[in-house]
Amino acid sequence: MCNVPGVHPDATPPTTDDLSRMLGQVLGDTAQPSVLSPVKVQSVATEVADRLMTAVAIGDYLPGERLPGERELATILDVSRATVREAIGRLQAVGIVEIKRGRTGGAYVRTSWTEATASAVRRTLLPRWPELEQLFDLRCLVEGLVARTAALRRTDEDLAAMRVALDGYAQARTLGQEQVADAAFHGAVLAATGNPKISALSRDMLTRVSLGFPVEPYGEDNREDYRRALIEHRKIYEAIAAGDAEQAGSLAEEHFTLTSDMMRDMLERAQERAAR
Amino acid sequence: MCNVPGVHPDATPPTTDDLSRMLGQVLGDTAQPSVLSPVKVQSVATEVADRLMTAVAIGDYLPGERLPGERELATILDVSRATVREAIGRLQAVGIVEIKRGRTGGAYVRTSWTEATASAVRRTLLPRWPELEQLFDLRCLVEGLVARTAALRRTDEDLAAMRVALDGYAQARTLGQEQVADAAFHGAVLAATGNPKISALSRDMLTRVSLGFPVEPYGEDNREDYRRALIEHRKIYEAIAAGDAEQAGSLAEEHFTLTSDMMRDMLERAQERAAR
DNA sequence: GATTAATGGCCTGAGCACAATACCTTTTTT
DNA sequence: AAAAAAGGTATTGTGCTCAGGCCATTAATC
Repeated sequence: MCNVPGVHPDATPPTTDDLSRMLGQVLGDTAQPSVLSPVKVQSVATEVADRLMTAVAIGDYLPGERLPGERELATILDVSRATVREAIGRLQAVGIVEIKRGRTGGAYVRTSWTEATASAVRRTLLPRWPELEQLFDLRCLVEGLVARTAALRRTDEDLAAMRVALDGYAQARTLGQEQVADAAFHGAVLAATGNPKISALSRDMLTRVSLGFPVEPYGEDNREDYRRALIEHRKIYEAIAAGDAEQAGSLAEEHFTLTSDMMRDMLERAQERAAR
Repeated sequence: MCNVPGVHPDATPPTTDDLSRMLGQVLGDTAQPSVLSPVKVQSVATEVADRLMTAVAIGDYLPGERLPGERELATILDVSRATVREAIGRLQAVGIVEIKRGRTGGAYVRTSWTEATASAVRRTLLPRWPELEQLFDLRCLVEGLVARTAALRRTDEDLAAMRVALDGYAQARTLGQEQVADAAFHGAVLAATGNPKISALSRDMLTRVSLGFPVEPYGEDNREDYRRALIEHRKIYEAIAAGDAEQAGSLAEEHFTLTSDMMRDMLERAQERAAR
């Protein structure tokens, strides 16, 4: 189940009937309207960095694999090579990739975390933790919605795709294969919603939650998480196949709590290292 | 109920057991990873224009009211006055506001639509209609999720705020009062989710759906829509108060279909005008 | 071992969006 | 008539982005 993030700010019970005043409280019109907060648009470099981080996080590029070259990425993303370089530089700075030069050079996804990554976690995540809790919660809710919608709209072809992904999961022998199968299952569920915008929302949530750290899916060394994920995926599949939206939604919400828990563990480990 | 937007693209039933090939299909890895599509970031002016349009759409500034001055907006949004001017210029171009000069000058929200607005609708909305259908669908789903979550998490204070908004709705005599009460109710439901990020998502959906046209909430001349909305709001409130997440979600999904229907009507009218 | 190819690293110049600032024009208020 | 407050306009500087070329490094190839 998703965890409610914040506490309710105040809550003196309503004792007056002054309607407009309470409407004002509800709307929050004492200050400026909520949409009129300071504007800050993302730079192209930031956007590219976010996308590359997401690509790594969702397993498009597995540990040890090489990202496309700078010139190729510039063509694909339709940006200049300088911008791609800046984005890759950020990935390198937080330890997501390491750069090799020469003929077979490029940005290679790191297999394990470095001290640079751990300190980046401390610097980046700690101040934003309350916000992250809200994002985790929202992600659980959104993924629950995805599963619920998929249960209502899935076709037989969608179910077939999910079964294929589950088979791949069961047969997977390497971490890479498991990661691919995991992404395949989630992709199949998203496709079953019949609405590409939902997929975009789900991906956006992942981007904002992962912050580029390869925490998804599941830990690096223990396969226990993967077994648990397989079991949960099977249950979710059965609920979707049965058209049981409620069951599918509840299971998915619970399933994605895994990510949240892992992030908490990771942060605690990072704090412990910092204390030493 | 939400309308499923697209048709499923292909769907030849799966006849092969070639696992990796089907996984590839599911992942879509024949082309580049989905996150690596061309990048396009929006300008500051566009962001400001979107926000102002949203502010008008959600009733922060009612018809006849004046937006903050250019210098004030520049301070609030932390952008230059030139950028604010460009954004306001766009609102003027599509007929959302009209500009007055002199001491009491400023950008005033127009009371009714102009021909400029209608043609802007034709130019802007028609090419994007398929995408809009998907966004309408997603908005229904998101608002359903909001209501469902609110039903599970609401406090007594949240319920009190909703009741106040409903009372305001019933007592409203002008369109402006109805609009305020409408926004207040939605705001109270959002607050009841206990997660500010959900509010942000809901607002974002509104921004993308409304495209800045003051189509929300409901038509300009007939109060029938408002009566229907009040009845539906009452039902939603009762479901939330009862903690019936399913009922609340279904009702909210249905409720927000209203916006979608109105957009369709509006577009048809715009097309009729264009044909004359 | 020399050559070649593919890659990242680096630099320059141009273009553009934006910010900051000053000043002008219009309209209302005093 | 003067002052005040608002929008309208013009100028200048800065930072981001792009395009292109060249260099340094490494591995594959001859």
